[in-house]
Amino acid sequence: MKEHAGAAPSAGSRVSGAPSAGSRSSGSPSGGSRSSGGPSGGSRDAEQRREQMLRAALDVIVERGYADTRISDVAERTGTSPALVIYYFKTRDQLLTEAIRFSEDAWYAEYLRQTAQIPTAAGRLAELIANVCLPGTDDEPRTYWLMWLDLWALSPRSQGAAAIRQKSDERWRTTIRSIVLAGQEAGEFAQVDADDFTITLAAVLDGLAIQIGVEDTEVSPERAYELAMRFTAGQLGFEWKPAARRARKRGR
Amino acid sequence: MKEHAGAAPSAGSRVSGAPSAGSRSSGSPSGGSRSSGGPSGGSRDAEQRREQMLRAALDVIVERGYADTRISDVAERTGTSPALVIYYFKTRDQLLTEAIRFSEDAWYAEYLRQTAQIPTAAGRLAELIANVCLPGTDDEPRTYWLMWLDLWALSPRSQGAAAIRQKSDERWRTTIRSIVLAGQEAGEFAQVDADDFTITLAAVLDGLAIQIGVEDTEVSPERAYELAMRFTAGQLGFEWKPAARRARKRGR
DNA sequence: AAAGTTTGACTGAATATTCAGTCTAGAAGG
DNA sequence: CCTTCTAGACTGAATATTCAGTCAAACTTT
Repeated sequence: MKEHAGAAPSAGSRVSGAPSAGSRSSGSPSGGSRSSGGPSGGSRDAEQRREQMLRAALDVIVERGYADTRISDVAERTGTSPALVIYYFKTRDQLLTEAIRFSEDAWYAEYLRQTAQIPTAAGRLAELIANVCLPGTDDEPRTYWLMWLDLWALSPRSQGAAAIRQKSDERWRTTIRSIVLAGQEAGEFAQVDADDFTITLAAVLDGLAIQIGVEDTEVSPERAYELAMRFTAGQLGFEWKPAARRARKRGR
Repeated sequence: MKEHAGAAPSAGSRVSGAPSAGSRSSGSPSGGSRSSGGPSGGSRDAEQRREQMLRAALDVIVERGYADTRISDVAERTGTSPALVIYYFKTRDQLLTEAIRFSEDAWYAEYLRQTAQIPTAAGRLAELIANVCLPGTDDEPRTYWLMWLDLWALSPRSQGAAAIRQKSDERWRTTIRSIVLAGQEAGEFAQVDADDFTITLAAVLDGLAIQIGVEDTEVSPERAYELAMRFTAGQLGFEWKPAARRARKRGR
């Protein structure tokens, strides 16, 4: 762990120009979006390798935690060398923050995919909350929250982490608020203040997420789901019955 | 950052159930459990030095984060040498986890002191929530939450952190529940399920605490306080007016 | 289309730094 | 002088990052 936000004189190197080692480094070669550092603009191979590394990094972050994730771990998992990882990401922090951003985007995309069909706002909200709490088929929400635990802890001191966190939180709240507004317009929900409710629900979910992440014995995923739903239904004034055992379809 | 939980052969210091290194935390000075190499039983001086180091460690943890807190930082702040810090705490993790425990105990003690006089359950709950959100005179709750952000992130992989977290969460919930039960007995509060309410309120507070910790622009301490109080008053059915500017007395 | 050239992907072996944790020996004081 | 404290110099183990090139495929040139 390093970074120490902007101030840092040394590390600051990235960015600016300094082509340094191989490749003209950062100065995006082709399409701007090609994210930072890394090799060329993106032969298919390169792009795949990048993603492979991001996924590997994510795995390691979940397993060992951000602070203990080493470049060599990622290199091993991708069957490459530490040098190549640096070749693609310039710095460790670059790699790790990009990995988190990557995961965030993937989660959100998956959420959209999943709720696209659901007709009622209440249904979408329930699905959202289920996604936060209940383990699905493949990838448990717990691993996802583990990453957030790290992200939150990092944010106060890392510019990069703070930026990701903010953007994600913004999106998260916007998502909730939209559902609430839609539900109110449709007459499904009571006319509470959408902003206040959004922040409060987000807080409830974050709080429960922590407990799920640390696996507190008092707060099982099921209980978390039930409490969150009860709170939501209560505030928005819609009916909700603690369906015994809900069958979650897909993970994420 | 290190530790790697249980398995670790070396650092295993924390040892089985043993009280582990120095001080059974705050309490008694001489207390038996000398265990690991620490310094003697506890000349007044030694005990003070210990505490001085714990406080210094706390400061550094807040400033740089747990992972980036070095023994030498603590040594510098106490005007001593790294060797001395190790002399007192045997290992870095020992020092850091003890520091967190120390802070936790202090916070709780301070809370008890502060609410001892308050007659109504609603008043005590409001004070508790204010303590969580609003900055007091001296020490901002934000710094306190910064520590928790680290603690949460550490817990999934560090036995020591997990233990502290669990104990603290337990105490935290017990505290809330007691107030609720007292309030219900006194007829101040509605008869909601105390356990469910406790977990939900704890989640709301944790969630808001995160936002306060990361200084989210949408969630100012004041807003957090108000939302938390509104939720609480709403659930427990007692009157609460968003008193404009509350004058916080003492920090912690 | 063979020969020559550029370029991006990639690696093994340094290098440099950063720390946790020793070790040794000196001061304090009872 | 024996115990408790304390500092300074060190060791040892990580690691992030850099270097100096290798290799093969894609482009040129003739």
